[in-house]
This record gives sequence, structure tokens and C-alpha cells, in this order.
Amino acid sequence: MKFLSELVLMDGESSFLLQKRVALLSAIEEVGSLSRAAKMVPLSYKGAWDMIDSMNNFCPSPVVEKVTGGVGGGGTKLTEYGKNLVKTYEVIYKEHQKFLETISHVTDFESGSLKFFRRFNMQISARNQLVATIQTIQSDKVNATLHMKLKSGYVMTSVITAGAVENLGVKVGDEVIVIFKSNSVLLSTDMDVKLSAMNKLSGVVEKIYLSEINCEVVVNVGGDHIASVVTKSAIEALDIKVGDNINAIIKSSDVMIGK
Amino acid sequence: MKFLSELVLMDGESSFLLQKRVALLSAIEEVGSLSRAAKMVPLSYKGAWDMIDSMNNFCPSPVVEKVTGGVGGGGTKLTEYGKNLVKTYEVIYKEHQKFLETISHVTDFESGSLKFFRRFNMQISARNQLVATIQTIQSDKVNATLHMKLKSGYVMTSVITAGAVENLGVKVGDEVIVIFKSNSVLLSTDMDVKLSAMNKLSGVVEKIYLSEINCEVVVNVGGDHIASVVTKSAIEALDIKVGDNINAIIKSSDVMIGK
DNA sequence: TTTCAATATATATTAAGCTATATAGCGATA
DNA sequence: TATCGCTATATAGCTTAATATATATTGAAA
Repeated sequence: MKFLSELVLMDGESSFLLQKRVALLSAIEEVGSLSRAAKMVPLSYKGAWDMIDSMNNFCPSPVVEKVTGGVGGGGTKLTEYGKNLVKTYEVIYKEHQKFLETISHVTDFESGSLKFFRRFNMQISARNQLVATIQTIQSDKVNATLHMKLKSGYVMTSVITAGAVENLGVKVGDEVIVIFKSNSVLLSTDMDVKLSAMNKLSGVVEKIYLSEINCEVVVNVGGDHIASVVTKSAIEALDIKVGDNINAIIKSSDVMIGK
Repeated sequence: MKFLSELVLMDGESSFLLQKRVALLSAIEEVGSLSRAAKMVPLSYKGAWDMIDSMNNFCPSPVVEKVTGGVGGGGTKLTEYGKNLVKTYEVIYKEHQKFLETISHVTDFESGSLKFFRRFNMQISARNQLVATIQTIQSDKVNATLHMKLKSGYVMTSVITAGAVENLGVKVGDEVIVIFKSNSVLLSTDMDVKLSAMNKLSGVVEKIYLSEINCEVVVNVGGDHIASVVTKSAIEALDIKVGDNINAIIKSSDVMIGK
């Protein structure tokens, strides 16, 4: 499992090699031959062959399928597993670069120390975390109002402190995460309800988890899943079931931003 | 700036060397001599000397001060800058390890793909992010109630979904981040106020930022700073000023957890 | 059955980096 | 001024890994 653990662990001394390995896999996918892929990277044929051999041995499934002989002499192509590996590496690599970039931002080169502590890599308990793009930012001295477009097309409004906007360094066009707790999501079957300073998202009830007191309702809003926790009696009063149209309502001051 | 950019960028092929460099610096700090530090790492004297030389040249300030001759033959000790570098490296290294650990959790070894997408390395807009230790977790089917102790000694309560607890994988004793928006913080000068399902934190008004409509009040609660956004009229009604005793009140359902 | 271009495999060469080793220089103290 | 243990510096030798090179093997198709 050496190759995978390297991929996952990126343990420094070998992550450069790892990059070459992924480059080799990509090249194989492109040209369908190990010898030609080795020339592309570039890498000696033996080096490339050894890499592929060790990958095939150490991974739970082979990364390539090799054909020896035949018309054209044979060839090499990636397995499903190998393709997954390349894709996974690319995602991880990108996130890693983001991590390194953040580090370089908080490091003060002149003093050799960190400018401020920063919790990297934090997961938060909020169930609702949707990807959105910032459309407008209006700030006064204390508060700022942001409008963000979800990938479903819905526009959400968030009111956060102006200081938070400055801290995050968000600007129009940025991709951000819209965050809100599931118990700040109200439900309404009145599809024409008019509310001020509220986000109203129309969707379809996808799942209902019942318990004695509270219930969790998952609403599908244009592909995004929004979780709402309401009391059981509220569910009974609304008389909703899976498949019903429903509005998810979130106060804009309950909406946070992640970047 | 090669050494620092390596420290910050951890660009794979050289991060192993980097680790040796930091180990060398630590050893110098400990023993006060380059030759003995080299033996500790272990490293050849010339190798160690070259490292230190290149670091001194590439960094904005020298990392060590060397004394040649004298009783005991001289010695080498870290500069302030060098000490900062070691400390910074340790923080970054730890965060990096956490990052890698997270990656290994979301990577499926069997299929070579990611189990699910995960936003690493996210900053969130909430102003109040306090370090705390989990004391108790009570779960029912939908909701979970968590008690967490701040470093000031105050215990805070959070109600989040049981699913969130499971997702985060938090357990009693874990260090977590308590997160809440500044506009879910209410203020009260009645120090004896009794409230159910509420967090009440007694502190001292540290700063007041005024604007036409809203105000931001920073309350010092046993060393932690809690930001509250309230309306200007509320401030006037409370008649508070810097130095006054005050209660910060946060509904437990407004409190989120980060890990 | 020959051909072809690839895979499969071994060996020699080269390059780089580190180690080992040796020696000169230094300067406060006794 | 002799001593001591460290820094400063150079060079030869070793280790490792990759490259270059050569050659055998494979099997479908002409």
C-alpha cells in the first residue's frame, strides 16, 4: 500500500515522486502506452516500468492493464481504479495547495513567526453548508449584507458583521459556503408567504426523520439538500409528507459564510 | 528566502530536508554547539555547516550566532529569529499532520477515490470562536446536547443535531471550537437573570463600537472575547459603558461546534 | 511464419549528495 | 604563551538512485 499511503500522507520526501507517478498515469491515459508515456513525463522506461509495477503490487487493485504483443506490440491503459486515483490526487492536491497558501498568508517572513493563530481544517456542526457565489456586498460600520447565488439559482441573503467580511477577505464573485443550522430553518406550506429579511427557498420534501419531540426534514431545493429540525407537533400541524412542495425559510441573520 | 519558502510551501521534494534543518536548529538550541548538534541529528559536520550557512544567507535575518574560538572553542546559538522559525514550524507541522489525517479519513483505499467531498481549511464569518473541551454529550434520535468547558472555566451548552455529532466524530474530552454569531449574543445588566436553555456568561464590557443603527459590544469573559451586535437603542436602554459588568446570553441552539 | 511495436528484464554508466576525514584558524582563559 | 574545543574549509570516497543501453519476449495480423 506504499503508493496510496504516499498519496494520502504526502510524507514530504516522496511527494515529488508521487507527482511524477500521477503524471505518468495521466500520460498513460492519454497515449495508451507506457513507453511513450515515459517519454512524455519524462522518465526512463525502466523507471516508469518500476513505478507502475510497484503501484500494481501495493494498491488493492491494479492501476493499469498491460497488453504484451499483438498488433502494435501491445499497450497499457488505466483501470477504473487508476482513473479514480488520478482524480482523487487532483482534488487532494488542490486542497493541499490551498492549505499551503493559507499558511503562507499567516506567516510573517520578516520575524519568522506566525502572524496569528488560525484554526485550519475545521469541520463545523452545521448541517447546511451550500456552495454559492457572492453577487453583492453592502456594508455599513457594523453590519454587512451579502447576496449569494446558489448553484440551483436561488439567491440567499446573509447579514454578518462588517468585521467578519474584512477578516474573511471576501469579495463579489468569490465562491463561498453558505452555512446555517438546521434549527434555524422554518418550514411553511404556504407557497405565497411574504417575509422581510428572510430567505425563502421553495423545494420538495425528500425525507422525514421522526422522533418523540423533534423531527428532521430534508428539503430538496434545486438539487441542494436543506435540513430542518422542527417539533413533531409542527410537522403534524403542517401535515407534510415526502414529495410535498414546501418552503424552507431562514432568517438572513442566521446565515453565516465560510471561505 | 529559500529556507522560509520551503518552510511555508513544503514543496514536497525538500520537506524532508526541511525537517532535518529544524531538527538541527532544535539540537543547536539544546546543546549550544553546531558540531554536537550535528552528531545528535545525526548529520555530518559539513552537512550541518552547509545547512546553517545557507539558512543564514537566505533568511531575512540570521538563524544562528556563531562564536569562533574562546574558552571551550566557541559555540553556536539560535537567534530570536531562529527560535521563532522552530516554533512556527512546529505549529505548521501539527496543522499539516491534521490536514493529512483528515485526507486519509475521507479517502477510500479500496476504490482509490474520495468517500465524499469535504471543504478543508475553511474560515467562517462567525466572530465568536472559543476553544473548549467537551464534558458531556446527551443524544436523542434527532438532537444532541453538549456541555463544554471554556478555558476560563465557564461551561457552555450547545444543542445540535445528533447527525452532526456523528459526522464530526466528537467525544467527551475532545478539544473543540464553540462557534456562535455575534447577533445571537444578547446583553443584560441584570446579573441575577435566570434563563432556561441559555448560556449566561458574566464579563466586563471591553469595547463599544457605535454606528447609527447597530452597535458591536466586546465583552471580556474570563479572558475570552465575546462580540455582540445589538441595536443602538438597546445599548442606550441598558446604559452601559466600558468597564461595566454585564451578562452575555446565548441560546444553546444558536451555538455550533467546530472541530 | 514473419513482422512489428510494445512490454519485460538485466546490466553498466552517470550524477548528485552525503559522509568521512583531515587540517587550519580562532580567542578567552589559566 | 600554551591549551582547549569549537568553527571554518577542502577533498576524497562512498552510497543511492536514476539513466542509458541492450536484449529477450509477446501475440495479433498480414
